[in-house]
Amino acid sequence: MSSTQITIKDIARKLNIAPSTVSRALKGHPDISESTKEAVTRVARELDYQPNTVAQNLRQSKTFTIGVIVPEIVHYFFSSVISGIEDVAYSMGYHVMICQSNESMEREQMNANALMASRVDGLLVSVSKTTTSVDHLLALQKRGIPIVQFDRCYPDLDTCSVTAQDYQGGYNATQHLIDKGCKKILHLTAPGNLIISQERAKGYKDALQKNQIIFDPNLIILGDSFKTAKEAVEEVLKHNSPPDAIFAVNDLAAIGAMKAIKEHGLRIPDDVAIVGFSDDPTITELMDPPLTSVLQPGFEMGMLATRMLLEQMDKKSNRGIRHEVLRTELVVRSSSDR
Amino acid sequence: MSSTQITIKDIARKLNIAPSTVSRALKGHPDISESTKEAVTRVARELDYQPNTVAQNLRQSKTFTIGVIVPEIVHYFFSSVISGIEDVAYSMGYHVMICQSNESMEREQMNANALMASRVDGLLVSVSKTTTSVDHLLALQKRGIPIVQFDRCYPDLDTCSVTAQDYQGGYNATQHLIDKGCKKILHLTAPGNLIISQERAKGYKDALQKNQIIFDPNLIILGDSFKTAKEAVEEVLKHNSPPDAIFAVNDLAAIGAMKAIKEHGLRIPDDVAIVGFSDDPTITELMDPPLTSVLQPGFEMGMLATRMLLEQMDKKSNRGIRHEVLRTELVVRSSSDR
DNA sequence: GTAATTTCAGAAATCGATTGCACTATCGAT
DNA sequence: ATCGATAGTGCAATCGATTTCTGAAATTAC
Repeated sequence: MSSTQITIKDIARKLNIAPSTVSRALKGHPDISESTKEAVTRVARELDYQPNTVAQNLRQSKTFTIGVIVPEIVHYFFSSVISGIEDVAYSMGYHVMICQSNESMEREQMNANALMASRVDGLLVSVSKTTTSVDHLLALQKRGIPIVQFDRCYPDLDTCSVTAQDYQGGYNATQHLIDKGCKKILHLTAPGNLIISQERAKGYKDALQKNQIIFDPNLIILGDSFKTAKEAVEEVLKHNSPPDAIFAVNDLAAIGAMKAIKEHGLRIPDDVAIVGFSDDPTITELMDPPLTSVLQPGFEMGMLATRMLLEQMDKKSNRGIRHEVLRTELVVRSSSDR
Repeated sequence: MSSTQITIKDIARKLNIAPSTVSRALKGHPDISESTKEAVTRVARELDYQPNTVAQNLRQSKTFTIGVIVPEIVHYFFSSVISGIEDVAYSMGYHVMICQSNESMEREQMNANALMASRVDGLLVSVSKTTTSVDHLLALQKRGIPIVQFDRCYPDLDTCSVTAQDYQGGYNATQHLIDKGCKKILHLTAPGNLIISQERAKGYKDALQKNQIIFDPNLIILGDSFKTAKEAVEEVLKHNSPPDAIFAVNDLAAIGAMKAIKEHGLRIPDDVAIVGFSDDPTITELMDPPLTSVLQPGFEMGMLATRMLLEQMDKKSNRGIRHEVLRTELVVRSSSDR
């Protein structure tokens, strides 16, 4: 433990100059002569000087850190968002502090408080499924910390946001199934009040209507995980004649449905066509058959959200509240290609 | 932007006492009378005071932050390690700063430097596939920052470590296949110099030997991702008679192999049994058939590594360099159950 | 009633870097 | 020779909280 860290004072002492001069020299301040600058950088290198960012942060009341709260990093989508965030943040000299809410509002509140205490300069957040209040986010806003929401946005929170075309994705997925001749299309949706799920469901309904297919409320059922979706579909198959297609709110649910369909002895896509949402490549391409899915551009979403946040953080470039929507794209694979 | 943040000075002024008294009162220092403490906490609440952790960190030259470097969070295993890290860290009042190396040594070096600059109190690291030098980690060590390596450990780096029983996992997987009557077992291994892969391969070889099966070097081939594994197996099937089992160094490789086997018209597990490694439940249970795999306890690994790190960070409790090995467990599913 | 403790608080230094202001040369201009 | 301007540095305050040292009042001891 080299407990004594090197500071600008050490450099100053060694050169018989003032610490302020060292500071300015290291920062390339124009007041300082070239010869002094060279001497300072040389000694700094010799002593292996590392500026104490904590002290810098205190002095400048800025931490160059962005806080991120996501439901769970285990999902490909959120992982790729995070990669996008990191790319932009790093390139602009910022650090990233990632927190998982584990789909729990309580944990999300803890995270928000911890990030506030850590004095992050800005926050990127995608709310949990169970979030029914955002006082914890308002607290940051009240302290002047800019927030950008992405993907899962909370309705009454006045911040910038980046989302994907959830409605359009749902619409296109459904239209695709209709184009393939499907008439009885089941939709697996998420419980709770996430706007993204509602939008996907709305797209589904509107596509049906547009094609003169009467919407049957019994064909929307809950199931947004492998297990719940599988069980839900099993239940349907037990009591009713099978649907000829299933559009699931996410890929894991689609896989659950696929499993149930197969176990019931039906063929995919011939008997039942299946479409998922998000396009997690570690799932969709590996399945048997590969799964058609609506691609959500996670990486781009992360990049854009971060750029918007940095913009908000800089009073000069601040363009006010904006809501960006990224394109989704239907990636057709064998599970629906008949 | 409430640019003026509340400080202990504001509380002091309001109560006509000294800032030092406020500090002590908030910390529950015994020197301060109950009445003063109450008054201080009351005013602190009234003003919605939040201590400036940056200032605290500077004063105590401690950031209460743990740095984490992992190859890629998108893998279930690393996600679960991170969850384990968070659990322990949060419960001990620490923050976590997560960085991805993206399997690039250069990025890993950047991450290490950034974390050093951020003055993390300790580092948890799992090296990238391409890491061939650890000067960037030695730099932290030189500064007295404790390091604990997990899962992927670098051979000549003298730190605490937590790993899983890779050798034993490889051995058990192979023995299991032999028990199922397999005689020609292919092993898909990772390129490069990761010790974990070497250990798994060694377990494979030893199990063969123990069962009087002659080890055929042609039966160890490279393939540690879906794509590379699939192609490698396709190649084998094209030129040779198929193996009756495949043991893959990880789950994605196993799935790639599975795909190639199926496309070749062979049945799993009847013609070819398959075993993976890590047991990523978002893969193994979803596959068709479900994949047998060697479970690596990621969450526990994260917890243990963090506990060891905290121990190292506390001079009093420091028990010196230790190497912990966690149990792996073969989870048998249909892909090998015949 | 005086001395010795104890209790409770304040003053000031400190952590390390930044920055407004002041100061000293140096040089050219008048 | 004097005045300004300019370049190059240093001094000291500052960010906000912690902590050592010091001191006054209150309490106890004899």
